[in-house]
Amino acid sequence: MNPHKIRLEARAGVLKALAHPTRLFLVEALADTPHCVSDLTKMVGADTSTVSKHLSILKNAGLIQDEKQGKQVFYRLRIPCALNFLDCVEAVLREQARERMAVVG
Amino acid sequence: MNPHKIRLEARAGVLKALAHPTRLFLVEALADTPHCVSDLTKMVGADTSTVSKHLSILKNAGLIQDEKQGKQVFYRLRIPCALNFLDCVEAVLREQARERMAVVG
DNA sequence: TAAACATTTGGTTATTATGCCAAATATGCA
DNA sequence: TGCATATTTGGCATAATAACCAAATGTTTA
Repeated sequence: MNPHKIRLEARAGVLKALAHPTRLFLVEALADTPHCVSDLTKMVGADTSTVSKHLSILKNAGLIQDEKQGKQVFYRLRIPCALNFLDCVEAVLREQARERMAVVG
Repeated sequence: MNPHKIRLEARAGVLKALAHPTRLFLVEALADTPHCVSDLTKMVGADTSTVSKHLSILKNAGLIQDEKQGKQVFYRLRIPCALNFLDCVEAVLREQARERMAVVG
């Protein structure tokens, strides 16, 4: 397959991993401190299996990493720049707001 | 609805708009110069309607903007930081590679 | 070993995304 | 006006996601 296309798909894969409200929440939560799955589950307020799967997606994308401690699995953020990242997303949101203003007048 | 949740969904929406290989390609192509839809269609190699819809998604996300010039519509990148953004994605991909190395040993 | 706790995996279902074709909507020009 | 070009929109088939429940796996302790 086209190597350029492979690269695009790899990049898109990383972004896809981030492109979910719960997963963004998890990334932000893990930016401060590592947390175990049950803690994160309480914070998120969804089924444990759901949270576990979201964590798995982030992990496979290379964004977070896990470490087993006894019965628990602690996850931590692996890519600090994923946060700057979100600053840019904020800039986009401001543009969206600007756009809406323009439409209204 | 929870305002925090709304914020997360807005952010996720922007990332979702970027999380597609064709749309990433379009963003990169538009980073250099504005292009019209038919040019982009040639570059992408998909149906015009498909490309048009991808552009529409990027536009709704606030990432690009359009300007009509005669029969053509020119799109341009609206958020320069969307590119830095991709630098971070590259960092993630390097982590993925590191991970694979670790697995192999 | 059995029980209790923590996490992951499998399965099902509902929703959403994607890509193409065909048709509709501009726009410019003969 | 009628035609060609450029783009968008609607519709449809297919594929990918997401959430929950139930069951399986792994770990500690009685």
